[in-house]
Amino acid sequence: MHDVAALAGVGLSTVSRVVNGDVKVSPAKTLAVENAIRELGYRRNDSARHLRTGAAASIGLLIESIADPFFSLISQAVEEVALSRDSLLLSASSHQDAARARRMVLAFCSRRVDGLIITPSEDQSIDYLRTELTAGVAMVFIDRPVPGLDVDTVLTDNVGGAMSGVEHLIAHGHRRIACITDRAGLYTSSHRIRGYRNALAAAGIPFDPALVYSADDTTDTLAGPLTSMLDAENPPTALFTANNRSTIGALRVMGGRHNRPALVGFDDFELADALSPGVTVVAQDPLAMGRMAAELLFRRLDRDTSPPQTITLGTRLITRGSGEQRP
Amino acid sequence: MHDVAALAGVGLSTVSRVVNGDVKVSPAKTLAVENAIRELGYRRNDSARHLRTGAAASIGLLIESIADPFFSLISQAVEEVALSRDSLLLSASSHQDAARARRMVLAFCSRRVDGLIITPSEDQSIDYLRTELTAGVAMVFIDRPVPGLDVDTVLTDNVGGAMSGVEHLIAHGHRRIACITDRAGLYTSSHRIRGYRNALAAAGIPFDPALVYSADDTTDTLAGPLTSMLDAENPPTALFTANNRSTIGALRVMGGRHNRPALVGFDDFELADALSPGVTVVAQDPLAMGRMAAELLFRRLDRDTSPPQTITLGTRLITRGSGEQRP
DNA sequence: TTGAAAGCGCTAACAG
DNA sequence: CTGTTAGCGCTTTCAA
Repeated sequence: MHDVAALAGVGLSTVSRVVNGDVKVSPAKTLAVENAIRELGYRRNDSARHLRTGAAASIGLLIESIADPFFSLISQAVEEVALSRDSLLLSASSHQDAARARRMVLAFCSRRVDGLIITPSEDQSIDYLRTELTAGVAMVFIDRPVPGLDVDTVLTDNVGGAMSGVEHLIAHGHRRIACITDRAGLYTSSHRIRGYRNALAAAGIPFDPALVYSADDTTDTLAGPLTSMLDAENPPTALFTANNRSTIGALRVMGGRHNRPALVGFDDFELADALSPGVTVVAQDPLAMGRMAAELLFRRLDRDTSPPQTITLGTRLITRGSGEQRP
Repeated sequence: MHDVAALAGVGLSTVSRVVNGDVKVSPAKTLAVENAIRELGYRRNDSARHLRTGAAASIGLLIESIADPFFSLISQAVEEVALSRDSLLLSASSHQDAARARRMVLAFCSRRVDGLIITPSEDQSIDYLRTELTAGVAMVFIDRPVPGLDVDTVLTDNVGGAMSGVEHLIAHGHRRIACITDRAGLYTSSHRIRGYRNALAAAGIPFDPALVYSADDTTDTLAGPLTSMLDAENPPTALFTANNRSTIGALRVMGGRHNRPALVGFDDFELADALSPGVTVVAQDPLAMGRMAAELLFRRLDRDTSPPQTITLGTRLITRGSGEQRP
């Protein structure tokens, strides 16, 4: 910048003004500066700019795993909003590791990002979040709330969505409906299980704990338990899989079986329509979730001080055949 | 930091030393500083640190689309390597938009990231990349090379992979094999088409242009052309789909048809094994690509000045049934 | 072992 | 309209 000013024969501030598109610069000097910039291959150092202005023009996104389509769609939506606001995206995956989540959030904060969008981990203290929050860092939670922290949050209607899926099965004559989830303690799983139970209760179907299976790592461990459930004396005639990975895991297990039970899965996935029968799902809208979270965040960065809000997005039942099979 | 120093009754440099784990600080002062830090909720400003030291501790990743599983796996691998090097990841998607790609790369450069991993756009000048390169920015290209720029690059063996897929079809008795791609001009597509032609030639099968279809946007436009190709007088008995999206598009189109042709797709995808028949694919290894690109980059950041290298990763034919169907 | 001071590249008063 | 100047928060000689 110093060199540019020297070459153009102007002061530092004139260079700064030209770079930032300030109008009050004479055309002659503007031109001289632009030429010098081109000549020297100058590019503004945003790090220094950030230090001076306090605006990082970047936000941090912490999700569970970028390899999960649900989260990569959220990520895409956040990126679009950030782009439209000339903000860059720092992103990280926690992989359900609370220590890692903490580390990444603190790293973002050290960078002084303008704000944070976080899928909170559930298995550890979130004191550090409270610290940052009181330090004035803008934050939006997505997919799960954090108990005790009153912060903007974007959620899916897990209970209602699960209910609609299970009701669909019940409407098609099923009364023995199994529920497959990953870790039952997780926010989304527990809410979807609640929706499942609500739907059963509303239909006067007794809850049978033997029909609920929760795993730590669905992909690896689902095969055994699910097989024995299906081979049991009084097997379920339908399955409600409470998340993406459970649905796909169940499809794998059932691939080799005849007499497959009906299936409704929570969360849509690619090729759900190309399987036969097509897989009926309770679809979330990850793009909308990401977009709303980002918009909420930028609204805060624009000094909106209204009370924190929680947005709950509805789900959509997409019927493709697998849930319509009668027992 | 100033406040911390005051509260602890030490100088600025002592605070700096404690924060950075410098050993030459007396235990008493170390303790005092640590307490002050905790009390004040101090956190080092990495932006200022960056300005002073010149090390951003972050890298930029530009891919085509984070919503594409191929790229999200690359992204995941890059993130892991970055994490292990205490580096943050700035990420952006170009969506095949050269102007957007340019904008994001320049934004990364303005942030003075330590290095860049880029899936280059093919449809516009890359002069700006040359500029940054000569300015000394470390760079690795992934998935496609940039003609005229001698830079570290990680590629898939597109020609060899496509050949192996088509050879598989030929080995199962097919002689009329269609090739479906997205834009034929793209680097990967053109190489895979070359592999397709090589395999035909090696088997003495004449090349029929009527059996090659290239689209701009596979998902939307594949249905019509593919249907008419399959309904033509002398239809193909097998399909080679040269990328992920073409494979999935073709599966959708063929879903409603009886007498489906055999199929081999380039690039693996989730549930390829759950369809019936399972979809035989030429699998790439996006995780390895991302890992190698990131390792290459960090090696450069560690001042490795050996000549730029191009790493070409082999493919793996995964047979699941769809390619083994005889005509 | 410690502190004072210079300065990374930039912006924003402020004075002209 | 333009240049000078004072920092933003940090690290790093350099002396003490």
